[in-house]
Parts: sequence; structure tokens; C-alpha cells
Amino acid sequence: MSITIYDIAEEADVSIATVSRAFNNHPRVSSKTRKRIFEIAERHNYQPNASAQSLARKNTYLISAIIPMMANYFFLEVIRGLQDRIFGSEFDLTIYPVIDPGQAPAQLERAMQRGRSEGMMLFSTWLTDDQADWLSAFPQPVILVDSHHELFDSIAVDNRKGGEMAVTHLLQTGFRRIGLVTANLAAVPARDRKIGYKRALQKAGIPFDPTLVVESKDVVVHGFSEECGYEDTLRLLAQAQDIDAIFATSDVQALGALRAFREVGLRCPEDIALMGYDDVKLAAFAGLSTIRQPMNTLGNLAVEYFFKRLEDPNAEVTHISLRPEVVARNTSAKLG
Amino acid sequence: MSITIYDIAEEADVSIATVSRAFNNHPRVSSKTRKRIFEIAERHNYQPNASAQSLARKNTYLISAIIPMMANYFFLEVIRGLQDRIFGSEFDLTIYPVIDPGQAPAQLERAMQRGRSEGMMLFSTWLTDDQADWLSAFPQPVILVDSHHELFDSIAVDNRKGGEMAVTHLLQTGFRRIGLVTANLAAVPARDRKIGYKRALQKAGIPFDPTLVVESKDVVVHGFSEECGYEDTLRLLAQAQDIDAIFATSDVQALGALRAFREVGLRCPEDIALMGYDDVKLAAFAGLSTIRQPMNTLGNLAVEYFFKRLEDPNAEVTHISLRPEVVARNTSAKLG
DNA sequence: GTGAAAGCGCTAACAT
DNA sequence: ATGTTAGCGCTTTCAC
Repeated sequence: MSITIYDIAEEADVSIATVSRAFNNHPRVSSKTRKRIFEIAERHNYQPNASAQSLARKNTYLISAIIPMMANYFFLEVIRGLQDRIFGSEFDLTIYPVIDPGQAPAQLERAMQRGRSEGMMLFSTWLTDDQADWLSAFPQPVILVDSHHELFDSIAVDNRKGGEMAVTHLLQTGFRRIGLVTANLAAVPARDRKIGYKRALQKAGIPFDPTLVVESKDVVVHGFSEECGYEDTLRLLAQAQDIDAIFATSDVQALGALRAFREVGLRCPEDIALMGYDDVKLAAFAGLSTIRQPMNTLGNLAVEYFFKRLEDPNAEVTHISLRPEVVARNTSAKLG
Repeated sequence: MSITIYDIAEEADVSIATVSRAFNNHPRVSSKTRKRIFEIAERHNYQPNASAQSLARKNTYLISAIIPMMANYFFLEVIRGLQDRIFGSEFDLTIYPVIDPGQAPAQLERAMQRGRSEGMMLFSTWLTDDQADWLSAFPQPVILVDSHHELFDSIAVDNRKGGEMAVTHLLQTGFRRIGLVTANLAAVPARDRKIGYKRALQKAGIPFDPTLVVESKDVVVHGFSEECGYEDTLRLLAQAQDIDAIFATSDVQALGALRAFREVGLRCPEDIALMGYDDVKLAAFAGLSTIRQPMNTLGNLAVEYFFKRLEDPNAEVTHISLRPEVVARNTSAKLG
């Protein structure tokens, strides 16, 4: 088999304890033997066996992140935030990707297995109470990112506020008949953004008009796609009267809306304004006004709270709600 | 501490061996005791310790994938391909993200540590010979994806062919003075695509004109960015005579080119045509003609060859070269 | 400063 | 069908 601590010990004519100490930078190893050990290890390309270390130490120095990868750009930025904060620590990040929602439970189970990692960060996944109970039975920390449940520390962006900000921005720019192209309301973020939409109208004293709202019935990606945005926008345009602006619950949907506009010959923002949500790279390119989520911060804080929880498992549960930000570009520009 | 196989054994009044067998679906456990064991395990929320299992089995059932995450959309699709093929197997995928190229060596070392995984798939990373030697000293399989080195199995897309196809497409559509906006030639894919560019010209009997070429000097992302594409295109337009088309070595650069066109008042494709490379989502939205890489297939094959190598470590090294595909959209449309 | 030895939690012969 | 036992490769007391 592979070379072990025993082989090194034998060749260096010391005990395995000394070899182990040398590798763990234990102070009480004479620099002479330390040097000899390293030299031999180097020569044999020796590396400690991670499983054996974990077993003996009862520690893996690994953090699992479970990330649904449908929201392509969003999670990339979040991962960047994770890495920034983790790099330089003793810890290492491993990502369990979830492509199809059906894979989530299996990945959860794997990530939580004892001896795999110290705990996990779960992204953009809404837990049922059953799942939450199951998870909370584990001793390892679980941090929720971009979602919420009372049992776990969570870091999320305030979607209601974000929805409200989007619509308020449109109102302040001078638009009045504002439509909503929303993803499937089975998705909590969509639901929250819609609540924000209504709240903004209410604050402005504008009555809610259901003919100005279309909801995606898609269940695969919950309507968070260009195609859905395109179709739903066409539906909305067909049914709505005097509409002069649209708030779409994501940037990709908004891009679909833009395509729909082009197709029916509407200029944006001259004939109809548009707000997206997320601020993905595409948005800047398309000149799309949108609501930016602090994705890097999300990642940073996730690691932060993970470490906190690791230190003090009994600390009170913390919920952080970050504020999104309006990014005004072309599609919501004031006219004249 | 946490509950172990011993606790279960004691409570079920059997030996640990029986408990182990029950969990590993060994046939020779009476269904009565099996049931009892499961019941007790369930009650205590028992899970085997992964480190202990790996140590005893000498097997982790884990595959490491090292993925540089700068090329945002590309790797997403590849991961999808990986997952598709891996899901349902005994194996599990863990991703070691590389955000900053400087993190790569550390991640490599971690992923290759014995007891961590069965081996790794390394994405879009060109190995120096020293690195390759170092890696090849490990017994674990290493599969190269989107890059190439003679020592390892590799799966890549033929970038020379792709470059040639892009330019040939432009020529066939009727363009003659074709410029090249290339990423830093330190990046092997850029180099290969440029070779393709030259080859296409040569086959068409058109002499190579260096004033039609600009290369990014960026070293961070090697010029694969919208900003670089924008600036380099402006440079090219300033120096080139009678240019009627541009081939950019990536879609993001091409988007930058599009912005540059708008800025100097050039219509595309009426005044100048454009080809990108990759076929990211943005490309379809922008109506950008481009070269599509079979990203899903790349992921699928990576797993395929990983398993093959695991089965037969001494099999001959395989190099697969996939063919890209022309996607003709608006920016290379024939006029009139 | 170094060694001996007892685990860590599990698997897998080898018995019975 | 089940138990005994010897590892797997390492860490960590406790001696000296």
C-alpha cells in the first residue's frame, strides 16, 4: 500500500510518535530529528492519511456547503465570499452541488454524516419543519444562507424590502401602472418580493390591481428563467391596460421581458420601464435596472457565523437580514 | 461523544460485527436482528462515522473536482454534466473551488491527500511539467478536463478547430478582412484559437495581417473579460484598415466588442460582423454568433474516464478531443 | 526529546 | 447467522 507513518519512523529510526509530532509542529522534537524526518518524508512523497487523522483527532477541518446551482451567477458570488473568509483559516471548503432539487436530501445526508465535516452551510433551500427537526438532531452546526428557519442561524437578504424598493424606485421615477412578472409563488423569495410590490403600492396609495400580475406556473426552476419571463410578459401585456412599467422577480426573467418587448415593438424605457432583481452580470450589459443583493457579504457572514456556532454550540440563534440596494440603469430611466 | 456502533451493538445485544453487517446490507443477517438494529439506530439517530469507514475500507467513495470559478457559466454546465453521470453511483462529488489562481496549488494538495478522495478531476488548468511530475507520483487517478498533458487522461474541446470554424464561418458568409481580438496568449486556449484563426485564413488563401490582431496583456483573467474585450476592440478598430469582421476568443470579450461598436457608432453586422466563443447564456440573448463547446459532455466524459482509470490504473492514457460547433446568430448574418 | 501503548470507529477475515 | 479479533493510520497521554 501507500507509505505510512510507520515507514517513515522506521527509516528515521525513531518512533511513530515522534514522526507524528514532527508533522504537527510539536515543539518538543529536536530540530535534527525533525529535519531528518521531513527529508525522508519528502523523498517518499509522504502525506498523512486524512481519514486516519480525522478519526484520531475527531476533527476534519472541513466545512460542507450545499449549493443549488440553478441560480448561476448568484451562487458564484456567494462562493467567492465563502472562499475569501475561509482561505487562510485551518478550514477547507467542500461544495456539494445540487443540480436537481431531488438531489438535495441525499446531499444533506452525506454532508451531515459524522466524520465528513464539522458542519454545513445550506444555501437557498427552504426547509420543511420535518427536515428542520431532522437536521436539528445533529450536533454539527447548520447555517442557513439565503433562507430562514427559526431553528438555525440564518443569513438572508430582505426580499420584501427588495421588492418594495424596486417598485418604489419605479414610482419615484414617474411610472404609475406597474405590472408584476413573478416566479412561482411556491418559491419563498418570489412570495416575499410580491409582498414588497404590494407594500410599495399601498404606501403610494395606489390600489392593487390583479390584472397587472402574472405568476409563472413552472415548477422546475420555479419560473426563474429567461423563457418564463418572456412568456409571462407576453401574457401580461395581453391582459393589462395602460401598463407603463414591469417589475420582474429576477434578472433572467427581466431579460425575457426585454425580448418580449422587442418582439411586440415596445421600446424600453420609452414605452415601458423595467426592473429586475439580483444584479447578475447580464444586467449591467443589458442596461437593466435592478435590485442588487450583497452576495459576497452573504458568503462572508455565513463562514463567520459558522465559526461562531462551532465555538459555542449553545449560543442563541442569530438571524441576519441584509438590505438589498437599488441599481438604476437604463430600463428605468426617467424620460425627457 | 457521539453514538457508535458499540452502543448500538450493546443495546441490540449483538456484536459490533453484526451491526456493521446490517448497515452494509450483508445478506447473512437475520431479518429480525436487522430490523431491531435499524430500529435502535433510528432512535438514536445513528450514522456511521465516515472517517472510520474510509480508514477501514481504504475507500472514500469521494471524487474531488478542482474547478476554477472565473469562467462562470462554462463550469456550471460542466458540473451539471458531472452530476448527471455521478448521481446514482456509489460516489459522491466534492468541489474544491479555486477563485484566485493562487489558491490552486493548495487545493490540489488537499484534494490529493490520501484518505480524502479516490482521485481528482482538474478543470481548465494547464500544468507545468513540474506540477505534472508531482501529480503523477500519486497513485490516485487524475483526469484533466479542458486542458491537456500527456501524463494524464484528458478531455478537451478542440480549440484550434473551433478557431478555424469561427473564421471559416465568417469567410463563408462573405466577410474578408477579419480581425482577431484574442485573450492573453499565455492562456493555451487563446493560443490554440489563434492558430485556428490563421489556419482558416491560410486555407482561404488570405495572407495573415498582423495589424488585424490585438492581444490582451491582462494577466488576472488573461483578458477573458468584457472590459478587456471592449478596450482591445477599440484598439483594433483604431489600428486596422477596412476591417469588416472580428473573431473574439470568448463570448464575454465579444460582448465588450459589441459595446465598443455601439460607442463608435458601428452597426453589427451591417458595418462589422462578430463571432464569439463558448456560447454562454448571454450569447443567445445578445444574438451573438459563436462557437459552442459541448460542456455537458465534457462533464459526463470526465466521470466516465475517472471510473475507467479507477478500474484499471495501468490502462493506456487516453486523450479525447471534442468537436465544437458553429452557432450562427445575428452578429454574423449575411447582408441583403 | 523520545518511546510505548491505548485508543479513534469501523471493516473483514476467520471462527463457530 | 453471529461473534472474535486484528487491523486501518494516526494522535495523544503517560512514562522515562
